[in-house]
Order: sequence, then C-alpha cells, then structure tokens
Amino acid sequence: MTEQVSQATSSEVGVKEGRRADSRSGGGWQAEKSALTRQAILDAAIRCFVDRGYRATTTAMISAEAGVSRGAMMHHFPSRMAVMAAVVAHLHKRRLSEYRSLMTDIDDSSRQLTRAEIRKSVLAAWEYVNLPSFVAHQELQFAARTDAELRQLMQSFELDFEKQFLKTVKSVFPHWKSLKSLQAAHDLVQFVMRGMAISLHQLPDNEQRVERVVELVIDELARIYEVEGLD
Amino acid sequence: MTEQVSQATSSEVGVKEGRRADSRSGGGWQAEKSALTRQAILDAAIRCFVDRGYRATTTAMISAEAGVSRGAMMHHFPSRMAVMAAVVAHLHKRRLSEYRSLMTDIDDSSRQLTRAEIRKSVLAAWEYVNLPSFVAHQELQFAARTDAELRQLMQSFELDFEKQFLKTVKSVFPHWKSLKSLQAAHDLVQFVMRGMAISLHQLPDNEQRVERVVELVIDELARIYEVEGLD
DNA sequence: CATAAAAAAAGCAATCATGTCTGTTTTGTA
DNA sequence: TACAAAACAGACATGATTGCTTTTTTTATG
Repeated sequence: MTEQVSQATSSEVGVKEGRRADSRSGGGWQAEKSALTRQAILDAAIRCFVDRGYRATTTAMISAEAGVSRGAMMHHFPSRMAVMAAVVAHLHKRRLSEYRSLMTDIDDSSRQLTRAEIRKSVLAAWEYVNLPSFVAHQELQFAARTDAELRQLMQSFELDFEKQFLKTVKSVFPHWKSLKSLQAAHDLVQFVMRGMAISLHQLPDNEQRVERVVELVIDELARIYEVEGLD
Repeated sequence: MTEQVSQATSSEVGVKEGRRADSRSGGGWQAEKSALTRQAILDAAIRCFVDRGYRATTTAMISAEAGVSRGAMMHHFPSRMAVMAAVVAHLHKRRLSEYRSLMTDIDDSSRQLTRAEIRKSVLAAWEYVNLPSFVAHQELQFAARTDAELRQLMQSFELDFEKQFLKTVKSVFPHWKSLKSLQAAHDLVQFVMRGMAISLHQLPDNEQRVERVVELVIDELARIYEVEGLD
C-alpha cells in the first residue's frame, strides 16, 4: 500500500509527498495523522539506534519508543526492513539539512577565505558528527558492511549524499577555485571527524586531543587553500 | 575454572599462560590441546566478526567456524560474553604485534626523518586499518558504544593499547623531539585512517581519494616535523 | 445515520539464540 | 588396570523477536 523504499536518484530523493495530504479543505486529517505516526516511528527508530545500536534495535523497541502499538507500526511498515528503509530516506534528508544549517554563515562570499572561516567550518564538521542523526547514520552504515540487504538499500542514498554534500561545500567556499583540492580537503576533514567520533567514544582526554587535531586540520586546510585554492 | 576475563593492567596484559602447559616431561598434551581449541575458537570468532559483524555473530556460528561442537566451546567459554572477553584480549596482542611489524624498517635511526619515511609510515597505517584484526576490533569497539558490558570489558585494554601504540611510534621516530606534536600527529593519522576505512567501505572511487588524502596527511606530517619535530 | 476504509491494538505461531543439562570419549595418574 | 578429571558432543528448555492474523476503534463519505 504505502511505498517506503523509493529509490534515491541523484537530485530527486525521498519524495514521499506522494500521499495526498489535505486532500480537501477541512478533510485530510486521516492522512495527516498517518504521516504524523510515521514521523514518530522514524524519529523513535533514530533514537533507538543512538542508544541501543542498529542491530539491537527491535521492532517492539521502536514502537514503544514511538508510543504506538506494534500492530500500528506493522500497519505502516510491513516489516522490520521496511522501517529501516524509511529511516534511511528520512536520515538522508535530515542530515543534509542539518549539515547545511551548520555550514551557513561561514563564508560571507564577498572577500577571500580567512583562517577564522576555515576554523568555523572545521568546528561545524565536528559538531556535525556529534549529532544524533550522524550517529544513527553511522550505525546504519556500519551495519551495512555485513548486511547485504541494508547495503543495497543505502547505496543510492550514499552516492547522492556525497554529491549533495560536496555541492554544499562548494557553495560555502566559492573562493576555493581548484575543485580537485577542495574535494580532497573536504575528504580529509570528513575522515578525520569520523575517525575522531568513533575513536573517542570510550577514551578519556578527549578535549585536548580533539583540539590539537582540529588545529592541525585547520593548518593543513589553510595551506592547501593558499597553494591551490586561490585564483 | 579457566579464567578468561583477566583485566589488562598496563604492561602485563592478557597473560593466560597461567595454565600449566607441559607440567612434566612427556605429559601436558591435554593442556596443549585445550589451548589449541581455544585458539581455534578465538580465530573463528574474529573471522565471524569480519564477515558477519559482532552483533550477528552467534555462539553456534563461532563453533561451526572453528570446527568444534557448541558443547566443546561452552566448556572452554561458559558464556557468549566470555568468548568476547577472550577475543578482546587476543586481539589486543595480535593488533599490537601486527602494527609493530608494519612499522619496522621505516626509520633507520641514524639520520633525520625523510619524507619517504614519513610516507612509509602513513601507508603502513593504512595497511593496518585494512587488516582483519583491525576490522574485528572495530566491530567490538563500535558495538561497545551501546553495550555497557562490552565497553567495560574493553576499557582497560583500550587504554593500554593506546599507551603501547604511542610507545611504538616513539621508538620508530626517535628523531621526533617534541612529544606533544608527535602525539598530535599520531592522532591525526589514526583518525584519518579510521575514518577512511569506515567511509570507503561502500563508496566507489576509493583509490584516487585515498591517495590524495594520504598525500595531504604526508604533507602535514612533514610540516609538523619541520616546525616542531626537529632538535 | 450507515457503511466502507484506514488506523490502531492485540493475539498467535514459527524461528532462533542462549544457557544448561546429560552423556560419551580422551587424557592423566595411582 | 582402575579411577578421576578434563575435553567434547548433542539435546533440551527458556526467552526473545519476527511476521501474520484477527479484532477493535477511528475517520471519511454516501
């Protein structure tokens, strides 16, 4: 009945607006409520991923967290994997939006890139990987390594995400001319942040080590920008 | 009966030599066989982690992979978590040893650090995170985020590992004087490699992106060394 | 108001993983 | 050889999770 796998194809991704919300004036409450419970379930699933992990998250756990019965959940999502598929699409949009929010008001687009702006973008990336949406996605991505079904499900979203991600970066750093070096710099930042996020989960002394590494990354970005980023 | 949790305490870690192997001349076959099955089970568990993931790895799966009956396995390890604890200790030693192997013959310790040597160490780190032992450990570490029991189990090993790890780096780079900058540089490399290992599992275009980021890291390390590493 | 459809809730059967239990074989020792 | 202990193998019971089915409630519409 309700499709929830909707493959991602580059630009158009996760448009599940196919449901006829507010079909007429005054009516449409049913569809609205349906969409509401859907949202509740998806958000609940994300919370479950964050504090129990993907594999340990059961359908009962999600429905309880969402405050709906398991039966109601099975009505919207006929199987566990159907929920996961919907979460993947949901996270795709949410992460993209959150990252864009964090990356705005960094570059004023009128003058050249300053070190302060580079720093802001790096710190934004660090904030980003500490967001629940990122952690949840990390759980999915990690699980996908050994779960062929999930991997296939995520594949197109991952590709599109990378594309949108880079596009955002380019729009934030219009002064950075060499696309190749920008891509590499972006990769560097992402990898470092992801590695840190994972490694420091159970290690003490985080603050200082994070700070130092962040400084190193800023140094390197500034260097790349000076050498390859200017006009 | 057989202890298998043996907390890690800095230098002395995972000494399970407490068993009286070859208690006398001619004898000791029983203990030897026991140790042999133990090894088989531990190695099997690691393989299971690599291609099924920590959470999906069942006791039946491990015993099948090891070629022993489930009963035999339960004899050596009374519970699932007991196996995991033994694997943690096993991996601790194995990873340390493998990393040391990869890091040897990099610095000839007679002259100053060259860029070629820096490159070798970075590539060694990249090889390192692609080893089965690292992937298995990654599975454990990741699962530990949402598994309090496992987390507590690994904690002391993680701390000790970091210590030994840094010690190895120091011995490989005797010319690097500033300990603080060496620590930060080491962190940078580790974070980048971990992030790459995770991110690029299901993304294409790996080769080029890895190469570029590796170059960036090498550049940064050379820069740090010149500024803070020299006498 | 009556009826159809959607949403929600609850119950049920099958599967699977774990831990325990019992029984068998092998090894060490008197 | 006889006995004890360890190593090993298989079966069983329990609890959990999943997907399906059935029943009840809510919403939309004639």
